[in-house]
Amino acid sequence: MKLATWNVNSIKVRLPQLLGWLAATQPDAVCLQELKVEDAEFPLAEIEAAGYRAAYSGQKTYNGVAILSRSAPADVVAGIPGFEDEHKRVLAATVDGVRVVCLYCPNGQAVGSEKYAYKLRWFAALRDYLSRELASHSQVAAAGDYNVAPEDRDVHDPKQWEGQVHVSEPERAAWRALVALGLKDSFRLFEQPEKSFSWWDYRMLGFRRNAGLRIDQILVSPGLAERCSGCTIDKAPRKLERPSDHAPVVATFS
DNA sequence: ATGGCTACGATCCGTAGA
Repeated sequence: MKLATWNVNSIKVRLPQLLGWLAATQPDAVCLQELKVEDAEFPLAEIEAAGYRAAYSGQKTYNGVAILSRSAPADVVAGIPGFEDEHKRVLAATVDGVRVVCLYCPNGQAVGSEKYAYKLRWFAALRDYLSRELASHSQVAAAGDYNVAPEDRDVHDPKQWEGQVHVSEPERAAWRALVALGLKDSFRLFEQPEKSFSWWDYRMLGFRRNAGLRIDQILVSPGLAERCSGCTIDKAPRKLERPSDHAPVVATFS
């Protein structure tokens, strides 16, 4: 099984790239973030024509998440049950026996801001939710844009980023609280090139300078980690004209 | 020099992202 996550930054703009990437990569399931469309505008016909089913939870302008899959998604749940949130950031579905949780974690804007406080509250609710999912499913993949670079090696310039949003200690502690549940960062189960990132700023020639962050991750339960045979970042779509600022992350399972 | 891009929904600038 091949599972991917990709923050497409507008599915409307990125649809041709998404369809080309699906055909080239042939994933069994894909978590998408930042759709930026209401459900009525979701390009379901094009996705289905490409051979995928889709579950989605969208909104106008901001956020929005989807799970595409070759086989039918079951037990679809949108949002974090019990956590009131207007933002469409979370979608879960069971695909081929794997509980797939698609995540678009809050950005946080700036340390100390209202959005930062929301980000930390949101992560606490996510931890409780994933704890429940792990209790009821042995095969869990929580894949998405976490908006946290967990370690300094996930940051192109740790000095420049020190203390900033995405790397601040409370955010990293919130991320590690997920790992403390037993989840594993699939990317770090394997030898990886140095300076591997999944997001690069559109400005300042970020991609060309490899000035990026590794903020997109696929966290897996112990049972799924045993089956994990690889995890890579696919930089090819980031090189196209009019790319998303994020690259897809792809994990494979036996 | 602290911005520099992109998407969106509103107009010809503001909000948000990371």
